[in-house]
Amino acid sequence: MKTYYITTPIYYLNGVPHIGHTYTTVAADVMARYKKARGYDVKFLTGSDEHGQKVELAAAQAGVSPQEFVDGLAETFKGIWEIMNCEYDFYQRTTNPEHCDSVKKIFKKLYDQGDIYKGSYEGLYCTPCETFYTARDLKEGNCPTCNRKVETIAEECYFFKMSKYQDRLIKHYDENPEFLMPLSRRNEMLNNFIKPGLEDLCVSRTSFKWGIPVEFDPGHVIYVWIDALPNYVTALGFLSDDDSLYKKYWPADLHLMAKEIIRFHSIIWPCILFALDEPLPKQVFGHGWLQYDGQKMGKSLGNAICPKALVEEYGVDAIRYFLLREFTFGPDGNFTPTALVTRYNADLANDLGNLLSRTVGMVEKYFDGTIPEAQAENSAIDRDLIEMATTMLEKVEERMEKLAFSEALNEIWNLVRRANKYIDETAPWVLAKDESKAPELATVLYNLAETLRILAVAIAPVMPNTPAIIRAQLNITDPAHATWESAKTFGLLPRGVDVTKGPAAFPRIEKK
RNA sequence: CGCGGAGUGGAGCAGCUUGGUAGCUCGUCGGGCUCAUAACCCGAAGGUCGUAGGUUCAAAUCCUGCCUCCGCAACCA
Repeated sequence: MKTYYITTPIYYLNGVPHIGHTYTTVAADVMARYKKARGYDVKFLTGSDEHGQKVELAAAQAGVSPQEFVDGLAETFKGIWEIMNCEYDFYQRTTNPEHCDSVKKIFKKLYDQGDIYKGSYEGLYCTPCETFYTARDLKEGNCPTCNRKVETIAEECYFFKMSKYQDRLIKHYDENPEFLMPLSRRNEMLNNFIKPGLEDLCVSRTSFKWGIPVEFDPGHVIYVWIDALPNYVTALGFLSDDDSLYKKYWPADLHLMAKEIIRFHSIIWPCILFALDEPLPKQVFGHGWLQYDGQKMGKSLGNAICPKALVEEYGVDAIRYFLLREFTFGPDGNFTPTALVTRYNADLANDLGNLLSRTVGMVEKYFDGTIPEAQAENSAIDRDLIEMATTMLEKVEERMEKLAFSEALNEIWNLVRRANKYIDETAPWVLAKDESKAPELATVLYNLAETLRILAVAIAPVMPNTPAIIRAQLNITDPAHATWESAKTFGLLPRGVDVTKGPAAFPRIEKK
């Protein structure tokens, strides 16, 4: 069976998750579910990055140990993924002992082979910001963040010979045009960072303790690059006693993330893998950020959207749908409450929810809940609907492979809209007035029910809960009628369908 | 010349890599229908595709200059 390994970043645990974390993880979950539906052997990794100075400080402020601090937050994140219906296979934590063990081995291996060496990092340091800057970073000689004076200080640390792998990295980009997507990001990385020259990277710190120690040199802890990035392989048991998962699933098919960390995943991480002589992930995809009402979203601005509250108000499927349908996956998107309500009403309540409602309603009204077995031949109108229903999934696949979630959903909704139009064209309420038209009426309602069966399959990766609602109303119980491939064939739903109307799947929201 | 992104009918966006009738959703106006969650269906109005040039038989799409907005610059998804 073909494998598919997809990852989100491991999120840094210095605050509660917001809609942005959710955006990335939901997108990854949708891909994972989609690939599973298509028969791949899928592994989906997420996790948390739990070391570093900021965690150390935040824990101190909270009056707990760093470990207690991250334990709490890791649970918070897991809780959000449960709420968002994200079904990961692995949750890797950088405080996980097995992870720490593998990281130590990686560090030692690179040191032993000469790719990590001890040196002195001399840099311009802003004490209040606790950050090093390069001369280029400075604004009029001062800290670009706080505009205060910086001082030159030296810190002993270990360096990773990243410069050594520059040519190999450029070659990899040349030979693998889709290694970094979208294309605009690729240009940005090549022009901005890779071609100007890679500098050796400082991969240890002595300024804090909360991290994985450098075993052969007490006082140094391994900095985030070697600590966090390898989580993608340590989660699979890389350099552990049992690396069977690693052998099976690496290289990853897709590292999914937001744009601010593309640089680390498309430059530093590949160089580390080069040094380890391990294959690179097949693709790194960096999507844009969600703004809120045109403004940057963030803790400092106090406008970060809490996913939990949204789900409580609109339902998890609706939020997942909105995130992937409203925004083009790649550029930044603008999240507004109005857009959410508009999208919900138009697509979910009016189009899909109402389609189910009117279809089931008519079967109950005209045939007492059972579509008769005896049916007429399909007319030209019928065949047009059927043609669209049977080819829809191929178009969805084409879009999904490119991570064009919004376009994929649009393909599905073209069918939803077509089905609503079909009702108008066939006018079942007219057929119902003439008893001799009963077979035609039965045909129309069967075709609608079957279209809904197909739709239920197509939306499942994005909306994991809704298919069950549709199937319950259409009385679809055979798992064979819920598979991805089954949605490419029209007419699998048994004749003589018994239906049961339920409450509205997506009740309309009155605008506030 | 630090780098990158964006500027398309009232709003929000797609299209630009591989030039060739400007597309989608929402909104507005008119009509139809009544099975349905006052939902659905049809039609219409509305765009010098930021701007000035260039290449071309042909440019939203390629090239150059300019204007405006936004983001990044060692870890905010």
